[in-house]
Amino acid sequence: MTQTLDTVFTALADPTRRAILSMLLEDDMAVTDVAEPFQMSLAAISKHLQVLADAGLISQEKRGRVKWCKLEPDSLRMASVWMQSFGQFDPLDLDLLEGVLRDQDLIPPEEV
Amino acid sequence: MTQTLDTVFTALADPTRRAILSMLLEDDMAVTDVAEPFQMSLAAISKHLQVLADAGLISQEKRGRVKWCKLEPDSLRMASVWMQSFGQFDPLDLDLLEGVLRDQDLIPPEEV
DNA sequence: AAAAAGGTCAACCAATCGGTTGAATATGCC
DNA sequence: GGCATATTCAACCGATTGGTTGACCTTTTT
Repeated sequence: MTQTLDTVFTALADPTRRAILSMLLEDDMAVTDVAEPFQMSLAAISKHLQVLADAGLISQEKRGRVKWCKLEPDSLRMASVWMQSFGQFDPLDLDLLEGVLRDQDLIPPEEV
Repeated sequence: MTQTLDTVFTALADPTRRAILSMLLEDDMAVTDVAEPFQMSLAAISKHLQVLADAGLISQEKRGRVKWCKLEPDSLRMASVWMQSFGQFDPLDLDLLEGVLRDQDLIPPEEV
């Protein structure tokens, strides 16, 4: 269990990997497509995906020559629960959540 | 913001640092007392505390020659919210939370 | 004043990390 | 069969990490 918290938090600590997770939030993707928006090599992205898969944050399934990457949001549950054990904080702050989603361009900008 | 998520998740990725946070959940502690249960040097613990402080997870206040360490649970909020953006998962699973707390000896074992 | 206690600093070390490149391995297409 | 596509592997590199030790500074105690 400590080991899994290690791998999950380590995986989440890198901005490239968090960006990949955000991308996968919209749809499953092939490795090459995941790599496309980044400046780094395909091999580097492949390694990041392996770290995410080891942490259980994504799953990868090979169909033909294409390896599909799929978000596994359930794997965040344990880490989320661990964090909540420190929580005199509201587990769901809708305003803050909205801001985060907007920052990630997952929802449209606020009307002015 | 990305930078802060980096520092928070990086800080949480180390088991020693998570253990320190758990200890501070019970009460504020001096650096020496934080170090006591661990096998490593005081200097090593001092570094870990610095990482936690940089992430905003704890605050440190020096009174006399003693530096007191205090948990700052609010700093987990942003990371928690980020994680919830992936959440088709229940943000508060009480049974799971209870198990986690028990594993950390923060609440007594279940009656049998 | 001298000694003890609480912490940090600086230098060092081995291991890990995040990246690169080039070769290798499958798979799909003509 | 032969070429292009999708992905990983292996070796390498510099930077960071997690730890050590010994010296140092500050504060309290005697």
